[in-house]
Amino acid sequence: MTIQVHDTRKGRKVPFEPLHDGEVTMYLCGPTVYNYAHIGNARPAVVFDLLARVLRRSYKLTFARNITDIDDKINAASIETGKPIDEITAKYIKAYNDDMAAIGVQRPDIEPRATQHVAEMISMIGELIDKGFAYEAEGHVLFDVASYKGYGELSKRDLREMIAGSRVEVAPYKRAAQDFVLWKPSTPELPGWDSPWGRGRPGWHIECSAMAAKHLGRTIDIHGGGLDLVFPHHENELAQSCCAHDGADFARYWMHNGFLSMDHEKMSKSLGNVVLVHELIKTVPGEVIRLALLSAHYRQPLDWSTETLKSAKRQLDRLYGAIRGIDVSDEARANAEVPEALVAALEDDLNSPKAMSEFFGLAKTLNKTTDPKQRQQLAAAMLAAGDLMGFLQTDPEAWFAGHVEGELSADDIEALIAKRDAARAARDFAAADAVRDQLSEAGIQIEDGASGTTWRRID
RNA sequence: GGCUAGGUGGCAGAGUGGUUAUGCUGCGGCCUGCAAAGCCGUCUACGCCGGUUCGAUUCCGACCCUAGCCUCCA
Repeated sequence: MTIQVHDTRKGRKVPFEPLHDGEVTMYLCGPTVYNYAHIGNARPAVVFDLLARVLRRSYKLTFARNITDIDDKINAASIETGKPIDEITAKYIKAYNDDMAAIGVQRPDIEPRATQHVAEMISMIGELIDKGFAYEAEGHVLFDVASYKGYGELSKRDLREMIAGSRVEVAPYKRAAQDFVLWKPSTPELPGWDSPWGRGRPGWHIECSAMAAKHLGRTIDIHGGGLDLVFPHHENELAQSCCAHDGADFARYWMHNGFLSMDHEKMSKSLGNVVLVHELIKTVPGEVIRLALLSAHYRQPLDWSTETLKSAKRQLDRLYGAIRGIDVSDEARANAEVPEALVAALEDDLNSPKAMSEFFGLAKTLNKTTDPKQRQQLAAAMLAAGDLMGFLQTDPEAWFAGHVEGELSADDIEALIAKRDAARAARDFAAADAVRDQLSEAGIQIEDGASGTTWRRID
């Protein structure tokens, strides 16, 4: 089945065909490394990670996710903390990668950093000036929006209306209000690079254009990011790249994930409702966070609440519960086929909720099946599905043992279960129930199965 | 004001011109010493008003409401 993707530029779902047979290039706008990533930042990382996993089934994928390490917010953080910029960016790059790994995000093939591509940016800006799409003014280089006919195509904006509705103060050196900065002067205290226009630093948008061109070529297949990047960031990238590359299409498909809200409110520092992945993973399993982020279709808004996490945890409990106690070899797992319906759901514009419904269908079938061989096959299929989607990566026993240690250790729990078993064997149910109550109070729920008693930590 | 998405059962959340989404929760049952897990059943879902149609939650139009973008932002 052909993969379908929703293209922001066309405004609808279209069949996906890469530029080159069998190969796909994808570029995702990654983090600005001045702070820990919050849960909203994690959404595109998880969504496009899943897309990358799906694409790799059918194509040789080259996936780049940039790191923005030149930015006013980084400069501000440096001044505020008195720490050198390199130290700040190094710290948050590592934290980002660790945090994303904890929620099952695989490393992209390339993680280009802005600071390492200033030469490419300068060169691209020079080309834009030479070709008449950009102009220099008071140490700035600005993109001349009027020179590019297609401007506004991606974000479906009319230039004239934008001028009329502009609420931004127009810098005096700009020819037009919506002209945007490619290069700007830097003060001696701030980072700067020598350029034909004096010592300065690049504007925000040019880095993605330069890095995408360098690592993926002039025309990339998929460009992704959060919905809020459509304008102005992606619109500007598109304009720059297209003009610098003599009209070559910049990205064949534009994909944008929807926003995340917190208890129906916008997440913002002033409201104090910013949830950092770095903090969350201390108490919540990464897979729970991942599933919560994939519980709604990627283009839909997603409301984040304790209920969202609770629901994701229960869903994973169900999946882990189905495969618990079934012995599946690594080989069987690797060779198992992911059910077609599940793959089809993901290939249909990454319909993760539909894919999960297929996942639960597998679990239900497995739970109903008694034949051991069939159970093994179904469990292998579930694990293969989990490997594709980034779930079931933990041993079920470890999963049910809990993410954080409780008051009782596993050995304590096993000892109490043995004690209860002895009481049950003696038909002393009052004593057995007393043990169970004791475990229950410690947050441990027990389950008497055909092959003995198992337990799980309840939160 | 402009642009772009949405409004689905108790909650979350897919989807479809006529047939069970799925998960959680509630209720009834099976299983169990009792539970839990699991299984079976179950709770008159598609914002409002028109139109097209044999038939619309699904297509079209109006209206109401919500969110995002238009300024740094995933």
